[in-house]
Amino acid sequence: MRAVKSSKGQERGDRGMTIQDVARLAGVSAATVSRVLNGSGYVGEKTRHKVRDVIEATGYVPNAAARTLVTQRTKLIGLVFPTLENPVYTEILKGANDAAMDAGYSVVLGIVGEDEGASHAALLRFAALQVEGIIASNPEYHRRKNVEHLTPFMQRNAPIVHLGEPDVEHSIDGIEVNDYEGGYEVGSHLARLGHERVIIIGQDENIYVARRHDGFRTAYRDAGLTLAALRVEKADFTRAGGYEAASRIVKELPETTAVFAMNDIMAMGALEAFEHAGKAVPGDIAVVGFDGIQLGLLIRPRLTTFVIPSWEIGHTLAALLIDRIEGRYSGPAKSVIVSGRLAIRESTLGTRKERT
Amino acid sequence: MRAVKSSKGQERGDRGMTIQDVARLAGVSAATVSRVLNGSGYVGEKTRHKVRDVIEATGYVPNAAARTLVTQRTKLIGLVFPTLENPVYTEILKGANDAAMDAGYSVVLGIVGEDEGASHAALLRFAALQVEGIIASNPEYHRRKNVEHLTPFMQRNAPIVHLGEPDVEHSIDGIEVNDYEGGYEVGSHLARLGHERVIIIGQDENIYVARRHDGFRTAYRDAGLTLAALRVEKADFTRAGGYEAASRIVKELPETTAVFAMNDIMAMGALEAFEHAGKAVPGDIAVVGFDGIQLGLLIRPRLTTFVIPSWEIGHTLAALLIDRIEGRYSGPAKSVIVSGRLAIRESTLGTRKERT
DNA sequence: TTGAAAGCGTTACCAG
DNA sequence: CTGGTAACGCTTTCAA
Repeated sequence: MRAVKSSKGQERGDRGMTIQDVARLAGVSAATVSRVLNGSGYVGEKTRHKVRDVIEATGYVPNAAARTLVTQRTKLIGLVFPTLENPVYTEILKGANDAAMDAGYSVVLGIVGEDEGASHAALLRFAALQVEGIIASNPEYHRRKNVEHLTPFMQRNAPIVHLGEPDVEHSIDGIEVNDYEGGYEVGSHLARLGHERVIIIGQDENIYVARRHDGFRTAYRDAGLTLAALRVEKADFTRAGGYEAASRIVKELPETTAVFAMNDIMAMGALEAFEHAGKAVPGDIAVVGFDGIQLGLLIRPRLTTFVIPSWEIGHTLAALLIDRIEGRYSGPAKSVIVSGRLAIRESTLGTRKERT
Repeated sequence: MRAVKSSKGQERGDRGMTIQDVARLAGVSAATVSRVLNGSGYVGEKTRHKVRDVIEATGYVPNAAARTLVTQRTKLIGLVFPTLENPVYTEILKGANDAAMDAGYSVVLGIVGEDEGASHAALLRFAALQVEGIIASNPEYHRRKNVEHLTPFMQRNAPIVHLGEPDVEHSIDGIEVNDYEGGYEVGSHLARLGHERVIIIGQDENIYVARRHDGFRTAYRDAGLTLAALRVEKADFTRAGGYEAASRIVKELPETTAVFAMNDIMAMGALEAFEHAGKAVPGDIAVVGFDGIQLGLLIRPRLTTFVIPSWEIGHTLAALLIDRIEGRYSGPAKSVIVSGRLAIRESTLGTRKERT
């Protein structure tokens, strides 16, 4: 009934070859070809070989769209990140991509900036593409806004994992670094060094910033040291943000002896600002970062920072997601907390060998 | 005939809602819904509104797989990169993604390392997904191997653009930096400084390395200076590769006064090696990089480097591809050559203010 | 201006 | 062990 034989054979316009073509060439039915393709059902040795040969010879590749339509599967994962400016995101992305590819999934990119519209558009697109799950890391999320955007689009209620806290209500698994621990480690280090006036560069509203803040204070308490001053200097989570915050500190709070930036790139910005201001690090002021990007080892002084396992985080993110997609887990929202470790380097210790 | 009404209404198991559901809810036919969805054909004012309302209310999102099956379009672009380790790739990726998203396309990731198998798998996957085009940057390609892998998979002969040289035979557009110019600029800079023993860190077989080499030599000739020595020290294009090469140089060719690394991360590695060996940069030896990643401004000494417009390169890559996809261009392989500019910084000039 | 129906390439069920 | 056929959700003639 279908004019399937109308074409001469291998070629149908500029469309690729179909399972029908393969079937015809192998002298079997499409159903059979499908079986050898998917290794499902019984297929005779000889038939299987014949089909395999034709596939090999023609370079036939099954059409994912058609397959999706019937199986409802795409093996696609959507990734929503605000930016790749911060290398830590690149590392996480890499981890996620590695895990995904190993499991036969592909990652579709959604780098959306801080723009609500772009994020919305990406999510819509993902929904249309029938991605089977979403990896999200949206700063907005922390402000409790974007979950609402996230869920409605997942019509086949595709699972979501979040780089950050889990969301029990919506069964969104979360994986995050142990922020309290991080703050604590940094705190005891700085306490040990006797710093009494320190400033956190970041944003207090962030739940994880708050937790680091917490750990930090506790470390001081445990160390029996009192902080003459501890405040949060608000800044964008970018290098420029760190630079500006540090500049303000130089001007307005010159008695500060240490700053704790909430990520490494802000710390780098701060380092620059101090350099420009003629402040020696760590001589005049100590600097600590968070994340442990490679970069911290290349600059001088090397950056003391709380190193998080970024690749593993990305890998876990994808692994958790795929566990849900493939039904290996379907319980309540999981919360994975990974540990980091403090890397003590010159920006707080300062052999200052290069300075004399 | 189809038991489409069997479900109660909005919900059909965990499948999303379909165009049929919308049609039924709006009291029109699927065809009409399709028309308002795509703005094709005539639709009455009232009808259009009714349909729009239902779509809005239900949050219906059309199924891309089904649409693809009939339109043969996916608005998907496959991206094959060897790594994201080098920040320059991240910047290019960002440029490509931005251009793609603006044009309504999504990028599917294929970070494949140096592994032939992974690359092959990614390409197969892309073919299955019916990506409409491919952005490739495969080192293998330079060795004239992978084009063969690339083309057969593109059954609908999806266009390919290459980060590197074009391929006239296969109509693969190429965009690359003006390597000759880069080499020349670096050459004249180093010549002006009077360096007569310099080593290129990289690989001579690379066509672009060869071109930089060329430009470099010419610059010296034009400057009327003779090089007492110029050779290429083989190295992996990684930080470790740069480190090792530089270490070898320190040991075996201590009279060298300048090195020209073929990318910034190798230059960083070299910087580290020299630091460990107690060689002052630029006092004992000058270092020049290539790419102009941000990082070069954060380290001390700041890295002199040939800055390429990475974001723009990525953007152009995607733009060229989309031009072909949408039929705005279908001529022979284009070759886009972009210029860079030499950023002269402390690793060659050396105020050396931090050293005394 | 709208609807009916065919068809896109695949899988899955049911006979045989 | 194999083939026929319906169905997946959508777009696109073709009629009305």
